[in-house]
Amino acid sequence: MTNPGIAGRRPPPTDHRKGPRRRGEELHAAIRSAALAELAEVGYARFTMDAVAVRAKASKASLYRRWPQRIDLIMDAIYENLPDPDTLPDTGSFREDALSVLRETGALLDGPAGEAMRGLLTDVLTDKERAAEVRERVRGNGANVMGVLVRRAVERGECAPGSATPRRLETGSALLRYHFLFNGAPVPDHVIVGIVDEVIVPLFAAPAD
Amino acid sequence: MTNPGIAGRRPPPTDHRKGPRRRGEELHAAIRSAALAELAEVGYARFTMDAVAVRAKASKASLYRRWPQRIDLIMDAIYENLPDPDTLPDTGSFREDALSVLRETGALLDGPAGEAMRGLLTDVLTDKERAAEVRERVRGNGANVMGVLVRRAVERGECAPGSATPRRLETGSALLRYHFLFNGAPVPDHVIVGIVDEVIVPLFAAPAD
DNA sequence: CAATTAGAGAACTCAACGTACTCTAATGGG
DNA sequence: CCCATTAGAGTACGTTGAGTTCTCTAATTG
Repeated sequence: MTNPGIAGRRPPPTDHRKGPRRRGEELHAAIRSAALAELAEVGYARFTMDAVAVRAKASKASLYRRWPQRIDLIMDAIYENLPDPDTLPDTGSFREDALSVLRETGALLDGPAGEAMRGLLTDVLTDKERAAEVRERVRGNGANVMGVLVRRAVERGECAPGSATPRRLETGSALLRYHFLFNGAPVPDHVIVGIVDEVIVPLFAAPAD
Repeated sequence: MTNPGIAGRRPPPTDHRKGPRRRGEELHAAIRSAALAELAEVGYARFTMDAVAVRAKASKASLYRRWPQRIDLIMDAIYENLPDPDTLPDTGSFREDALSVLRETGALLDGPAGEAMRGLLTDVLTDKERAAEVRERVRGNGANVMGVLVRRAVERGECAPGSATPRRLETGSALLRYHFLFNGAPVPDHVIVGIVDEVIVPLFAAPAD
């Protein structure tokens, strides 16, 4: 009622940003969580910073204070969501280990991480520095994991000694990604079983030359 | 000099679209060629209709008269640029055939077709109808080609009868695409040689179960 | 308490997709 | 040849979303 002469440049008497605000890590986590939910819901191509800000009930400026670009927020949300790469199956059977790993990766690809992979291919991996960061952050890549499984299987006599060549170690992962990228998620279980039984198991039973 | 009272709504006395114009198929081809060049130069993500129009010295409206959306122009340019899928190598050696096919595909991926594949993965293959069109237009896919090579090799006794399972037939193509998409072009020749010698040749020498 | 920081909401600029419009170069038919 | 029609070149426009700037003021700290 008594507001004399403070007209200012824009007199919005209705909006004054009242209300409780989150700060620091609490807000950081809320935004990241909203980003993951948005990615899962609309996919990579249709993911927008505006929508995430609305979902997180945050200001877009708060998003950009933490993440310089759209892709940064997406990748950060995904890194936070990756499973621990140190928990590998050890069933005593090479086939069962390989099946378990590929099924787990297939399930992962059937969520926001799979969507982010599509973005990786167009917006990230074509940039040298970002590609290097991704390779460092995503340590649980297929070839390393398969290397551990094969080493154990060689000791058990299930796989041929010296069968763990670079191209072979990549094969399971490459086939799974191929199916996901070109045919969509979820990768059917009969395909995963086929990859293991028709390709992986016989491939590592054969010596390399 | 004598132009009385025809002021019209916009009197631009300097621009009147003078000059020779192309029509029909000649213009169609010029636009498609410009699209291919632009894709090769700037990649999928940074490809713009404006740039293609400028490169083709055409009007954007002429582009949209023929191709409803950006992705339509990109895909049409790529289809036109695909090699004839009916020309397969037949060297008498399975290894040489496989090497030849993978090297040829690798070279193709090292051009605009590779860039378009990235776009496929984010903007096309997530759409059911467009995905079906792509599958029909790109008939020379890896598994079919490998199937022909393996059938011949089985007859020559180089590959095991019954070794041509679906997952195996996809393997070469999947590994090549994996390397292209995740590590960029060109796929080094030593990788291609490794795919053939470490994976493909032993894999098809082994019976399936 | 006062000063500082940073969060919420709004407004803004720009690029690019896609659309509409004007002027007029080609083409085809009578 | 002339006229009507088509479509091509260039421009302007609306919309969307990335990214930026600004204002107000809720939190935090000393």
